[in-house]
Amino acid sequence: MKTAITVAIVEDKEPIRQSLAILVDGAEGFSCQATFETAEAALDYLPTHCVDVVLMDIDLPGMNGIDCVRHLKALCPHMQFMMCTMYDEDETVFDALKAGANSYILKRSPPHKLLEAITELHEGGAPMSSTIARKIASSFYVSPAAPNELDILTTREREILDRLSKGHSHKEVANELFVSPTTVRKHIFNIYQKLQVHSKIEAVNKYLGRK
Amino acid sequence: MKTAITVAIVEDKEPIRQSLAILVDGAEGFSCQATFETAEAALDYLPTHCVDVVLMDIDLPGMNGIDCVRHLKALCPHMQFMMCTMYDEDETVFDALKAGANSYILKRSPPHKLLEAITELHEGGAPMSSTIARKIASSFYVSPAAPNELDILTTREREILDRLSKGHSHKEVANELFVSPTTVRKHIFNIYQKLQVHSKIEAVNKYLGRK
DNA sequence: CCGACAATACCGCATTTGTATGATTTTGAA
DNA sequence: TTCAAAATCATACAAATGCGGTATTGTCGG
Repeated sequence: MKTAITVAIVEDKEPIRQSLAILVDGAEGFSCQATFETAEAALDYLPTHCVDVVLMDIDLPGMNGIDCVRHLKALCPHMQFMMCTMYDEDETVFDALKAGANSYILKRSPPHKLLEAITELHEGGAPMSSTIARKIASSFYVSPAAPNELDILTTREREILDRLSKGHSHKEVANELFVSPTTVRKHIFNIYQKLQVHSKIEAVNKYLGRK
Repeated sequence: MKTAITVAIVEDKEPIRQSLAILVDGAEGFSCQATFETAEAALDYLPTHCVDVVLMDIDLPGMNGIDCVRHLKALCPHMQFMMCTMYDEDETVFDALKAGANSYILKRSPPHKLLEAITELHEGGAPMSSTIARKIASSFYVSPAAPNELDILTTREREILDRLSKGHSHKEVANELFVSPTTVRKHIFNIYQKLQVHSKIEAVNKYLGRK
């Protein structure tokens, strides 16, 4: 039998904390090592007492769960943090991820889902409740309602601009695209003509839509 | 019984396309409406023939799957796109999300996981393979160890970087700041050292907070 | 079939830029 | 006030870049 996944719980509400602890401890392959009512208590104990996964409520008295994760993640980068909360507001979700949360699960998730998520988290995944995952994925989407100055560029030209924008030199782009450096230079020259610019930075600025 | 989830598949490799179609069509509650070998074929058909979910390979001959999603998502915002591919490289993943992909699954996922994912996607989730999810979640994390790389720059250095970011050359910046071009170059060189970069574009990207 | 255009490639030149070394003056905080 | 950092300037060289011209090939629409 494999070693159980060790878990800590940070949750101020007594009944929820208790039932989470019982759920985790009662399940095969999981072991609840500690529970805390406050962020401060967790910050005090956890840095010196390693666990695999921390279930973190957000709405805590005193320091909130997000700031708690920020501090703990800095001290124990290997520890996995699962936000476990009622809210699914945008700001909260993204703030949590920025702070170092690895997972974000809504409390209304059924118990077996929670255990599944803990396992997935421990195995290197980043389990998210579906509405949360959708929010995150959507945050990357850039509407194609962009200015069409770039439409006059050919596919190849856009490809080259894209690489230039990542800071690659002529030569590097040439190697990446398996063409000669002179070809790349020619393309770049054509791009400058079309965009009416005279340097890489100006071209990249137009390409990325910065003004 | 509920209406089946309608699915389209875009995949150039015959055996994979076939087995995906059979898997989807054979399962209760799913219906494979169409399959395409190329992005172009999908772009031609799908805008006028609604489906719920599109399974999209990335590595296609001609137009790639990401650009295909970009076009289709603009035409059919309600359609859900699941990237279904071998690769889990950073750039590919994020480009796909920017293009409008709602889900990203590695081909090595077991069949039942794929069907689960389609259902979850259709119900408003954003199913991701675990390594992908981790990448995405991590991309938000801002390490407190390096709060802001730009903090180590002096006022003058920031001033110069700001003008560089507008596309000005060394000489232009020198004139604007009433100093000699060599001074500007010295500053720029110092900036490169501090930011650990070797070109204007890379420096500007860091300055403007791109990756 | 033809013409337009994209992509490829080369040559050459002037300028800009990246890197290095060294030095002087200003400024700000200890 | 004293010291360190910041800002200034110079010289030099190699590499990258911007700009001009020319040419071949392939594709696509008319």
